[in-house]
Amino acid sequence: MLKKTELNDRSQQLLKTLVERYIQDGQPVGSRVLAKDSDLKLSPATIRNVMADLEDLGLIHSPHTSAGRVPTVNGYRFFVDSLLTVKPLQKQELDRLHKGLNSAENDDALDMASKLLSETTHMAGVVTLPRQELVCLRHIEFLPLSNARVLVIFVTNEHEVHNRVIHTAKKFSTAELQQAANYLTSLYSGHSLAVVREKVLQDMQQDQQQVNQSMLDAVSMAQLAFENDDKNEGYVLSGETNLMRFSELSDMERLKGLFDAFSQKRGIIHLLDKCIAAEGVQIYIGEESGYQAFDHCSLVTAPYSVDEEVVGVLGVIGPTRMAYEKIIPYVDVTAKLLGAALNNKS
Amino acid sequence: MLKKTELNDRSQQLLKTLVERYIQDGQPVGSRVLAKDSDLKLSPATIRNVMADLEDLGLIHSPHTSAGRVPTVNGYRFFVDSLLTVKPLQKQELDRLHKGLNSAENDDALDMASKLLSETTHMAGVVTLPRQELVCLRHIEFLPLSNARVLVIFVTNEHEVHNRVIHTAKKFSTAELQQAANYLTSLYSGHSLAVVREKVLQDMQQDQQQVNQSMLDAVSMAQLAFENDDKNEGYVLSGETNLMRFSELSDMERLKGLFDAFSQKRGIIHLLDKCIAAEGVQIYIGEESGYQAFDHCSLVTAPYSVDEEVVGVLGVIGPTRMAYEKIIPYVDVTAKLLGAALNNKS
DNA sequence: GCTGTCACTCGTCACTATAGAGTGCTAATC
DNA sequence: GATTAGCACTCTATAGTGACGAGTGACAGC
Repeated sequence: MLKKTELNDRSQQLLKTLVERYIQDGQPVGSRVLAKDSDLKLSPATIRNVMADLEDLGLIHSPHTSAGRVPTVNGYRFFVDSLLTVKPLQKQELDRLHKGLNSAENDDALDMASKLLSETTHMAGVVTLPRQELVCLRHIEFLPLSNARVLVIFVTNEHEVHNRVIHTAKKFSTAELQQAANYLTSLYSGHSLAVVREKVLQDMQQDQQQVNQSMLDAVSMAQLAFENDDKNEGYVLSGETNLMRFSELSDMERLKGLFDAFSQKRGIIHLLDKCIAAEGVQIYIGEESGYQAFDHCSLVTAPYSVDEEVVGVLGVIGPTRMAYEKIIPYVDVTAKLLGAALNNKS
Repeated sequence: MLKKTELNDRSQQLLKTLVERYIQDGQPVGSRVLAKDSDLKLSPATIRNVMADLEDLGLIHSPHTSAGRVPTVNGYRFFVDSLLTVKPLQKQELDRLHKGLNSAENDDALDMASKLLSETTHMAGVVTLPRQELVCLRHIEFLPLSNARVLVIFVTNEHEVHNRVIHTAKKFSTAELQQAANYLTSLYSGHSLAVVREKVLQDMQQDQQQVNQSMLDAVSMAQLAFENDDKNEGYVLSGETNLMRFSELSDMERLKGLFDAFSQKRGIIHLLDKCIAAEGVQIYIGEESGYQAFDHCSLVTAPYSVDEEVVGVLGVIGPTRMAYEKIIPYVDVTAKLLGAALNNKS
C-alpha cells in the first residue's frame, strides 16, 4: 500500500483533481483537461509526465492508447484514505434524515433508513437487521403442535416477535408448557440472547443435580429454542434498481450477478458482518470486497448502535465511481441517527 | 375479440405454426420457413397471401418491410385461447414438484413453490401469501408495552405467527391481559379471521348489555387487533434475475420499470388479486394486464386452495414469447400440489 | 384458387475514410 | 534540471458505401 509521503504534493494534487473530475463526469481525464482543472499552472505536457508516473505506481490507467486516464482501485483507495476532503452534511438533509427516522414506527425505522439512504444517494441502500445476540429477551411463550412439536414464540427488547418450531422428547400439555414458559420468562427475561444461551447451559448442569423434572424440561426446551439459528439474519435493501442507471453496470451479465447476489443474501451478509467489527465508516472499493458480484461496485458502511452496543451495519452500494466525499458523511450520520431513533423507542 | 369460427382452418393452422415457431427461436417468421414448417403443402407465395390477411386482422405484424412476421398480443391471445395444444407434464417433473413441495417445512412451502416455478421455467416465479381472512385462528396472546400499548400475538392454522401493536384506552396489568387472551382464545379459536371479525362485532353489542367489564375490554381489544390490515399482504418472488436474459427485456429502462414494480409490490398484488377470483389458469399477455411495467411480459397464474377454499395465487412471469403449452400445465399442477402440501400440514 | 417469378425494400455486415482526442518522445527554452 | 512546444503516432467513434440475403407484394399463367 502506497503511503502519503511517497508521493510529492504535486502528484497528489493532480491525482486528487483527476479522481474528482472522473467521478464528476465519468469520462477518462486527459492531460489538457487536467491542466485546466487543477490550480497548478502547468502545461499539458508536464501533466503528462506526472500522469505517466502515476500510471507506473498503479494509481491510474488508460483504457486504451489515446484515451485519458481513469483511477484504478488503488487510485481510489489512496484518494479516499489521503486526499479526500469530506463535505459536511447540509442542514436540510440532516433534518430530513432526523424527521424520517423518528417518524417511523419501531420496526419500520430500518426500512426507512434504507429508503432514505437510497433516495438521497440515488444508489442502493442497505441496513442489516439488529443482531439478535445483543437484544434483550422479554417474554417466552410455548404452544403445543401435533407430534410432540412445540411452537416457541419469544419477544425481544424491540418488541420484535420471533418464532420457531422445536421437537421435544415427549408430549407436553398446554398447562405444562405454560408453566415452563412462565418459569423461563422469569428466569431469563431482561438478558441478551447471548447471555441467555450461556445461562441455559449452566442451568442445564445445575438442574440435573436438583432433579426438579419440570424445571429440567423447561430449561431443555429453552436450549432447543435458543440454539443458534442464523436463518434469521437478514437485511433491508432498497433502491437496487437505481444501480441499473449506471453505465458501469449496464452489462447484463454483471447486473445479473449483482442482483443474484442481492437475492441470495448469504454472501452480502457475510461481507456486512465484516463491517460490523470496524469502528467507524468502512469502505470497500471494487474488488477489495473479495466478492465477485461487487467487483465493479463500492460499498460504504457504518455500524449503528443501540444502548452503546453495536447491533448492525448500514450502508450504500454504488459504482466505484461515486461521490465519496458526500456519501461517507451521509452514511456516517445516518448510522448515528438510526441508533438514536432505535434507542428512543426501546 | 376474434372468434375461432371467423378464421378458416388453414389460416388457423398457419397462425399456430407461426406462433410456435416464433416462440421457439425468437426470429420473425418468413413465408418460406412457414411453408416448410407447416404440414400444409403450400408454396411460400400462397402463405404470403394468408399472412397478409392475418396481418389485416391484427394477429401478426412485421417489424419492418422485409422481415418475417411476429405475433401481436391479439395473435398470442387467439393462439392461447383457440389453438394451443397443451403438453402434459412429464412424470419426472411431476415427481420433482411433489417431492420439493412436501419436503419443505410449512412456511417454506411457499418459498419452495416459487423457487420450483422459476427454476424449471427459467423465468420468474411468484406465490402470494395465503389470505389471512380464510385462515383459522388458533391462539391469542397479549403483552403489555409502555403507554397503554399492547403487543398482540396471534397464531393461525398454519402455525404462522402474526403480531401487531394496538393502543388501548387504559393500561392493563399482565394478569388482566392474560385473562383476556384466554377468554378470546376460547371464544374465537377455530374460526377463520373473517368470521372472527364478524363475531367480534356481534359480541361488542351483546356484551354491552351484559356489562361484564373484563369481557367487554377483551372484546374491544380483539376488535383493535383484528381490524383490517392489508399491510400483511405480500408475495414470494424468485428468479427475477432470469428475466434479464431475455432480449425482449434487455432494454434498461424497461427492466428498471419491471424491477421497480417488483420492489413496490403494490401494483403486482393488485394484479394477482384479480387472478384469485378466476376459476383456473389465468393468462395476461403483454398490455392485457393494464399494468405498464408488464407491457412486454406475460403472466400465467393459477389459484391454490387450502380446505377447498382458495387462499392464494401462484404463477410465472416471463416475456410474451414464452412456451405457453408447457408453462400452463406446469403452473396449474404446481398450484394443485401446493394446495395439497399445505393441507397435509395444517 | 394456387403457384412461380420478378422487381423492390430493408437490415446487416464488412470495409473505408475521416475527424478528434490524447499520448509519448524529443528538442528547445527558462 | 524542470518545463514546455511541437510532432508523429495510436486509437476510437462516426458516417458512408456497396454487397448480400431475407422477405415482400403484385401479377400473370396454370
